[in-house]
Amino acid sequence: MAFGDDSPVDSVIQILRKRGLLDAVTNPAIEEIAAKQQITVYAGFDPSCDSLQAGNYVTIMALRHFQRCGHKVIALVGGATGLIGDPSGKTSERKFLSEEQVARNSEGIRENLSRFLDFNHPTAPARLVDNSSWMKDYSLIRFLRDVGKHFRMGSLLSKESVKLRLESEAGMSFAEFAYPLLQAYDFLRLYDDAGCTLQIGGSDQWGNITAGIELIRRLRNTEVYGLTIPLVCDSAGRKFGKTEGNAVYLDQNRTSCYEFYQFFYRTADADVIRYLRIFTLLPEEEITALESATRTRPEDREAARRLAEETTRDVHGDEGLRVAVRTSSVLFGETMTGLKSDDLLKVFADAPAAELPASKVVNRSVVEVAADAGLCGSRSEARRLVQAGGLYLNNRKVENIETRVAESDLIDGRLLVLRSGRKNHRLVMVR
RNA sequence: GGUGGGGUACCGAAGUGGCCAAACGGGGUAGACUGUAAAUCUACUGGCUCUGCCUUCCUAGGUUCGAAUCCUAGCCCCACCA
Repeated sequence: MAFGDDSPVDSVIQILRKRGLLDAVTNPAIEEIAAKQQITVYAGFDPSCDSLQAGNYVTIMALRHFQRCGHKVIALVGGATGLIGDPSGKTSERKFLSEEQVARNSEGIRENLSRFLDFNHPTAPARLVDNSSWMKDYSLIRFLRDVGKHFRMGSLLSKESVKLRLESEAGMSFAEFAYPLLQAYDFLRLYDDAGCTLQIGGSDQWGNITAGIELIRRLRNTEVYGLTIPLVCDSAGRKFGKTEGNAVYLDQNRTSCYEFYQFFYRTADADVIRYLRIFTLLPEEEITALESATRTRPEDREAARRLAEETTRDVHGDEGLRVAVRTSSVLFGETMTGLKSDDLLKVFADAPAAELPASKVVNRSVVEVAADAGLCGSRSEARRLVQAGGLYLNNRKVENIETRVAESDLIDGRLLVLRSGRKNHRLVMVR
């Protein structure tokens, strides 16, 4: 995949296209350029939270494809821009985060990103930068003279993110309006400092990316490029990366390895092949094989399992994957007999658990225990669950509301596994 | 600042004195069918010590045997005008 040889390998842009990671480019010439020479590409990550989310994974994958094709990649953490907030795609003004919060979040994002990029690559080492390093001491007057002067109101006002907000009741503050200038300046800095000529980002970043391209054209009289990545949605049109309304994070303190694995494992057949192309680096032949496996033996869920394995290993490592797989096999296995509580505790370290005193468990009704352990929001809810036949105690269905937890139900005298439906588990530890 | 409209459960939205713990839709949870998928169908969806009781319809008071519904004050939102 080295440059200069004439081997008929796909260029990075072609790869992105085949993988479903290409939405649009600002100039088709970039395809030719990236095929012929090493370029430097960057993508920015917003520190609005202390962990990246599954949605960001898409952008990370795109960066990796660039690195694998021998290009230099830069991941930028928006430690400065995060203090303002990107208005793109937002229908209302965001609340400012405190400086401490943004600093903390930036640290988390840096840690996340460092897992995915190769900083010791012999010819194309990745770099991680934070735009606060050049923004924090930049005075407003200088910024307006250096950068602001080169932006015309017309083009700023015609940006999608601005139009949307001006039409809405919420309106828009000057701070957010000025956001594209900040991001444009980032691109300029990376162009000057690192020779970066391509910025990639989600499709909502188009306006911010073109702002940078324009700035560089005016100030450096050079054409640089932009590329956007599609917003991934499932087959039902829902935005990818949410489970029960909660975002899936790449940090295991927020989304455990088990939950992460399960999120991908539950991918619908209609989406799984597409996701394999987007979220894994599996070769096309293998994906095609999984596609036919899904068609002929859908009940084996081979493609979904593979997707979950690849992504979990990628994000949480071999150990994380091992824990996730083991936890899953116990939770979805038929029986709990023969298991020791020590094993269970290890496996369940990753599953939701609750700790209750023995007086709150032994001889109490399952309904109360399920509510106290937090599996159900209230006793009424727990009662309804039993009536619907959806509550399980140690993987055995609870048939009667009156059922009480007996001493003998406790595994090793200290552990109880409660389950609601097929997929919601709760480990109860008795103090 | 003026005028008009409005705040109902997780969301949207009906209800304008008792039949209201509050229609309907969405969402959510569970069940059936399955494959931890999708689709479909069914049930549930304020709380509790559960044939009953308690707390809800922006907030605080009031009228009434009885209020989500009427009155008073306040807060908030929206539209148009300035």
